[in-house]
Amino acid sequence: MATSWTEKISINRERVVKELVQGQESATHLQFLLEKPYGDNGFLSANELAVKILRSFTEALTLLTCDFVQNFQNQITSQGDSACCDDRRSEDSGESRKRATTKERRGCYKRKKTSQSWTTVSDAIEDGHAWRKYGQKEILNAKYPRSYFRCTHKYDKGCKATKQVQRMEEDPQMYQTTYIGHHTCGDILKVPQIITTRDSSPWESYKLTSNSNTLTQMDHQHHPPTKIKQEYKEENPSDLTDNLSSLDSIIWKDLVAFESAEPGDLVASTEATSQSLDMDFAVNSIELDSDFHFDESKFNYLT
DNA sequence: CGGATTTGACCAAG
DNA sequence: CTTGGTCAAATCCG
Repeated sequence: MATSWTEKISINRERVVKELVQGQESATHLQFLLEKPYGDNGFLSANELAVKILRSFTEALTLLTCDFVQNFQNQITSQGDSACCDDRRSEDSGESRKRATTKERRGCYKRKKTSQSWTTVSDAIEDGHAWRKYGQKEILNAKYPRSYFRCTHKYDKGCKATKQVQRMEEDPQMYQTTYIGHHTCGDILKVPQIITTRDSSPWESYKLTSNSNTLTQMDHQHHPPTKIKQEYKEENPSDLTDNLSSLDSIIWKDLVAFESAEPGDLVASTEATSQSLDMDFAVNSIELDSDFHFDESKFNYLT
C-alpha cells in the first residue's frame, strides 16, 4: 500500500490540529461580532462564521473517526476476508426476488460514514458541476425535504461524488449543501464559478475559464443575486502566495459577490477550500484587467 | 428517443 | 421499529 497506517495518522493529526485552530479563530471572530451586533464591517457574517466553525469541528471529528474506523477495519481485515453485502444477501432467502443480478443488488450498499464530506451554505444551488438527482426524502423534524444528487459521470467514469441539498428552515432562500467525496471523473471544477452582482440590476454571471484566469460572462441562469460583502482589508497574509499553482484544485465554497465587475476594479470576496493545500482560505479581492483577466499574484488572501 | 427527474420501495443502521 | 440513503420503474421533457 502507498501509505502506512502510522503515516496516515500523522497526516491526519496535522489536519485535525489545523481544523481545530481554524475553528478556534472563527469562534473568536464570531465572539467579536456578537459583541457588536450592529456593526456590519465584518468580512464574514455571524451565520457564516457559525457554519465555518461547525465545518471545522465536523471535519476534525471526521478525521479522528476515520483514523479510528480505519484502524479497526485494518485489524479486522488482517484476520480474514471481510464479508461483503452480497454474502449477506445470500442468507436473505425465502422471499421471491423480482429479477436477478442488478435488481438483486438493490439497496445493497454500505453507508458512507468515512467519506470525506463538507458542508456549505449558499443561496445558489448551482455549483458548476454536473449533478443528477437520484432521490428526495422527507427528513424528520425538517420542514423541507432533502435532495440527493450524484455525479453525472458516476457510471461512465466511476465518479463517486455525491451531494445532499436541503433548504434551510431559518432562511428558505438559502440551501445547505453537503458534499460527500471528491470528484474523480475529471469533471473537477478547476476554477471557481463566480457569480457577480452589480449595484444596479440586472446582475450578471461570470465564470473563470479552466485554462486561464479569465472571467467570461456566462449565460444567464436563474440564480438570485448573491449578497454583497463589504471589503475587508488585512495585511497580506500567509504562505499561500507560494502555493498559488494549486489553484486548480481549489473548491470554492461560496460565490463571489462583486461590487462591480468592471475591469480594473477590486472586487469582493469568497471562501474556498483547497484540496492540495488542505486548508480553507478567503480571497479578499481580485483585480480585473480590461479583458476580465486577473493576476493570481494580486490576490489578497485571508486564512 | 435518450437523459433527467419523480417517487415508492428497499435496505442498513441504530 | 424508525430513519435516512439508495435504487429503479415510471414519467417528464427537450
